[in-house]
Amino acid sequence: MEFRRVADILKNGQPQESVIIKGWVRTKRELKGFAFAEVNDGSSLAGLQIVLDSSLEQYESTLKKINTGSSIEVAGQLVASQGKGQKIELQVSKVTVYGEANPETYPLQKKRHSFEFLREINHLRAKTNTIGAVFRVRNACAKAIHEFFQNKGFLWIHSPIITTSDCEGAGEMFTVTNFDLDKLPKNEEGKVDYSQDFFGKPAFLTVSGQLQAEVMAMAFQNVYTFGPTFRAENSNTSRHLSEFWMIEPEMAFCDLEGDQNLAEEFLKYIFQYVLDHCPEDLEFFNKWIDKTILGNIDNIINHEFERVTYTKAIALLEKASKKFDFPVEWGIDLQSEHERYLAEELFQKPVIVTNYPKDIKAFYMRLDEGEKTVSAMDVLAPGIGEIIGGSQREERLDVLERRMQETNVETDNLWWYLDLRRYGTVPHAGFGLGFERLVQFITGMKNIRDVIPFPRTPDNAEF
RNA sequence: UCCUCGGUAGCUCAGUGGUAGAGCGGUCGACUGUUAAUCGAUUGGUCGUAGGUUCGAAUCCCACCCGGGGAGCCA
Repeated sequence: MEFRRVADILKNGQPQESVIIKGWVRTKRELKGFAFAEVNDGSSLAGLQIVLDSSLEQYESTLKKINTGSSIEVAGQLVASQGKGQKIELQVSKVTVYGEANPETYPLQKKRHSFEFLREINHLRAKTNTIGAVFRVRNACAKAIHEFFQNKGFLWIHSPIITTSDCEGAGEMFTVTNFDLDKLPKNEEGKVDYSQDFFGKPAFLTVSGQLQAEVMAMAFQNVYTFGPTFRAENSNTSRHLSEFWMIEPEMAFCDLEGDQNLAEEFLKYIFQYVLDHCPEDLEFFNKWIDKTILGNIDNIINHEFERVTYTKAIALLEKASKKFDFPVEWGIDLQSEHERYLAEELFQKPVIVTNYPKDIKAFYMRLDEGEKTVSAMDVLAPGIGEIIGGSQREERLDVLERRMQETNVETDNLWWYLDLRRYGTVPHAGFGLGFERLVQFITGMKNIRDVIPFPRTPDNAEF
């Protein structure tokens, strides 16, 4: 008797093999004299059908305990199924019930639940088909990301979670302190005296690892971050979390074109990997969640991304016969209706828009000749809109200092960032993408809270 | 934060001034190959919370709490 995972049995199992499986009962069908149950162990979307015969020891009492949600270990022989739904099934010779699940109180039923309800029983929802598939795909994405970068010789950088740079990028930050909040020490001006705080100055949870990634890129050339980031924005939407994971590659000796090449290659690799490794899960999403995801994934893998400058994109939008809610004019930030028109209607494939007006982009992006635009890029994908944002960074000390002044970024805490331009500066570029939005795109899940195991949003940090 | 829709049985919802409903689930029974089994019976309720109007409120009014969708911000 060999312990096997269900996914392995469904793929490789042969009749006559004796196996042991351990898992949770999804459904039970009792007939006169025997019964069927489906056991899922998380290794795959499909469970293994087990057949219990009344000749089993303590058949009646055991069967009563095998309800939806109960945990069992079963031993038996694999046999070709007489039924139509599956090729192989397990003829049970021995059952051990580890834990029962009272059917009168167990919240999960043998039917569909709303995702809103499942969020209220977050600790149980991974036992459902959809959420289970989401986390298998999420894991595959994570593995693909590491594989892609590691194969290319990128170093994985563990950027800090606590930071004292309060201007890393956009967004409100969470404060980190060990002050007794009922007894805050005050200075002469009556303000909180942070010199007495744990780090001797205000500290925060990071909103981005990019600046630290730039530090490491100046020594290792090619690096990437992949870790949690935090935003204290009070934004309640299906696309925002207070805690989410971000991927940020950074490459030295690289310009905007190299950045675009990496972004395109990166996305194609991830999507192909998930397609190869989670075909059942993706079929499931395509059937039950969003019927366009396989088409969208295929579109990304099999088309060269279109590349246009912001200025050209604006001209194309102005020429468009389509009416937009937001008027198009050089200098505006592209609205999602504009992005979708470019990707879904005009080009019908992923589009990289580059060289945006400097006024709508961050201080660290490299100023282009003519000083009207910066070397920024956004990757727009059909079906989702912006999926990646990146730029070539400003590597010229004088220009960076000028840009920081113009955009009112404090230089005091970023002296080290400026030092990178003082000592051995090189052209470099990188991009960032939100991990949960990537998983959302691949699975077609509508709400971002359903693609992270334990979602944190304003007013909610349960579980 | 703003706008908007909603909260009724374990779940999904109907009921919009006059005796609280359906489907699913659960329970019991039937069935020798089921597939979210099927068939029959049965069991489920402080109608989000607290006030108010009324002879009478799930239904109308007010406040608050919670959830969804959208906007802004962004990833």
